Amino acid sequence: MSFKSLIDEIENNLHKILEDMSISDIQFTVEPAKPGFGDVSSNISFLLAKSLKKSPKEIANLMSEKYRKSQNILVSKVEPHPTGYLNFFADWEKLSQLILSESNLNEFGSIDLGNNSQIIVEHTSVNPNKALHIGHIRNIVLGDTVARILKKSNYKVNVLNYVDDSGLQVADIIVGFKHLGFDQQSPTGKKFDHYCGDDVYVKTTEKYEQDPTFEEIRKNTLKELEDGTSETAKFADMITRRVLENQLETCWNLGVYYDCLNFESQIIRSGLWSKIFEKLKEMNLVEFENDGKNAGCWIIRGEDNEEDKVIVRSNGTATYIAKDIPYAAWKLGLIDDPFSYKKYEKTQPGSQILWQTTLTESNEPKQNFTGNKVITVIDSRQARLQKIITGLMSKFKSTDDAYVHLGYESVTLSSDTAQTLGLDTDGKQAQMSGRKGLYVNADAVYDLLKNKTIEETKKRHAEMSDSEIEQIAHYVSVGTLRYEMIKQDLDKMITFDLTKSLSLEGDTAPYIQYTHARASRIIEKSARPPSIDVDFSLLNDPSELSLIKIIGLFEIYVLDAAKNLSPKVIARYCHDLAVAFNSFYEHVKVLELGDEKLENSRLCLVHSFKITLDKALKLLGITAPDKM
RNA sequence: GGGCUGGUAGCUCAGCUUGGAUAGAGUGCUGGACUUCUAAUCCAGUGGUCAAGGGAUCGAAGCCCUUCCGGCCCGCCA
Repeated sequence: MSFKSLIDEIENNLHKILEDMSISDIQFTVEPAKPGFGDVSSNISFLLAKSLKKSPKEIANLMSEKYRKSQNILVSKVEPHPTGYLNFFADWEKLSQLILSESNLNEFGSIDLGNNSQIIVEHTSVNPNKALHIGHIRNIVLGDTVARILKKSNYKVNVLNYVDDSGLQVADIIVGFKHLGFDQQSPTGKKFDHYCGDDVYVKTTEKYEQDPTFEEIRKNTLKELEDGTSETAKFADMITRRVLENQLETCWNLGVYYDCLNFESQIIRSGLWSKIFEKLKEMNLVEFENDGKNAGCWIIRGEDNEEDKVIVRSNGTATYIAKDIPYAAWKLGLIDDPFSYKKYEKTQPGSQILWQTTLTESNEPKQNFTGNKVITVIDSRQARLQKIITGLMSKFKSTDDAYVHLGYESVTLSSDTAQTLGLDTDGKQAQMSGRKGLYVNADAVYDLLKNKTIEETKKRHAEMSDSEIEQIAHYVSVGTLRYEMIKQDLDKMITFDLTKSLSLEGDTAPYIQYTHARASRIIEKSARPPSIDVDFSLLNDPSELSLIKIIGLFEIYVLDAAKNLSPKVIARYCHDLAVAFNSFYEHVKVLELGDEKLENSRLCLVHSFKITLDKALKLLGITAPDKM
């Protein structure tokens, strides 16, 4: 409970006071205070001003009088502020002991929001016809981070990756292989996914413009893909699985793991659509148009002045969105599961088993990858389609928030970066385009970052072995990439600039990781294990107290992040922790003080900081090295 | 035309859900701190009509309305 214990104590006491005054229904806040205003503040006086017909200042005086008679354990002082706020000061000796002891528990920062219920997080979901670019990374890191935060919040999380293996984009590279003579092996030194995206896909798309007869080939290829039994479909399956494997390598390298891979081709062949379509008709969620521009089609009525959406064409075939409806229903466990499950051919790093769906018999036991709640991470360009799905699911499930579209703005390229890729944008940022070859590959960014961090680490540690340096550089590069993708709010565009992305100073992962290395070094040098059995009253420097305070706020931020599906909250928390530690580091020494008691107390704090930062960074999928 | 979304310091962004105290970071620029537990650091200074206007409120960056400017989406494509 840590800092929350203090807040709870104050809240309870204030409620009792209101009860004695026969006042109810006041939704006052009790929050960590801004610096300079005590430790906790409440706005209660402002809210009482009207009903008591007194100024906030007078009420603050009154309330603090009453509060002083309450039973106080962690509060040492109450102070009415002339503005009307009620400011509380903690008994830091007690609170420090509470926070620092609790921070030693493995479950420190864990909260119970999910009540151990099953939840699905779907992310990544990229066409397996190209390598992952920096825009995909935002999706992947966002989804992975949300999954980690939800686990910490007592949800049973299953992470899905929907492999879009039967669309037009896949057809395009198949056309390249089958009709343009592209070799099935990538050139030496080039990953197969890069080859498919950079060469096969881009060149094939160019060909359509030069030679319109290829459009026909494209259409036929798409048709053959959806059939499933065709030679083309089998060939495509082989190719897309090779690409998928390469894409997964990129994800795994970033510390992103999954529970199950779902294949679009199998959803199509499973026949789930026709079942859902019947249900939609029964529930009157779709309508048949007899006339108008959509005559002969089944449509979903548009809301908010939006156009109706065709879901079954007049020729009887289903449109794109129709594939998403059964899949969404499947994720929510609303339809009988037609799939068997088998383990993915390659094992993920770590212990997590990776399953995949199959329509053929399997010796493996049936799995359950459904949830009462489903979070689908897709960029906000798909907001409209997702809104339709969300609407349908809320009717199926009769709850509003069972299906959540977690949208985010896309990643664009800075004009400088676009220029290095050969596009003059006249100083404006540019949307990435796989088709035009205008993108920055995720692997390439990682490599650049890694080379740079290897260089930086070598500068500082001439004595280190190559493998040790490589390990550190890996953690720092992954951390940097992940942090940049997560620190910004979801509704803000990220303009990616190749040069700026290599910055390792300021509000970046290395800044935060560096504080961890500093803390580790102190503990290592002290040559004795940190103990919790110390004199907490010795920790009274402002820099010590503010560090303890921030450590104690961990769970409050986890709750905020989980409730609002807002991973940047944790990124900011990590940054706050790091800032507080750096300030502590500059202000007070820990070692060789000639005062063993004080050293032990500070060592205890350093250790608490280190393990708390470690836990918080873990939620972001970032590892902090002991040296860097 | 309709829907969604953003506009806060030169630049990149927090704060807005739940109105209240001196609107915060990073970066940039200026100056300072390494014989010290790692300077990927710290300290100080600089920098703001919170897009504009109106409304409700004792009180608005925040809530409501209008306008302006940017981005995205709006196919019987996927």
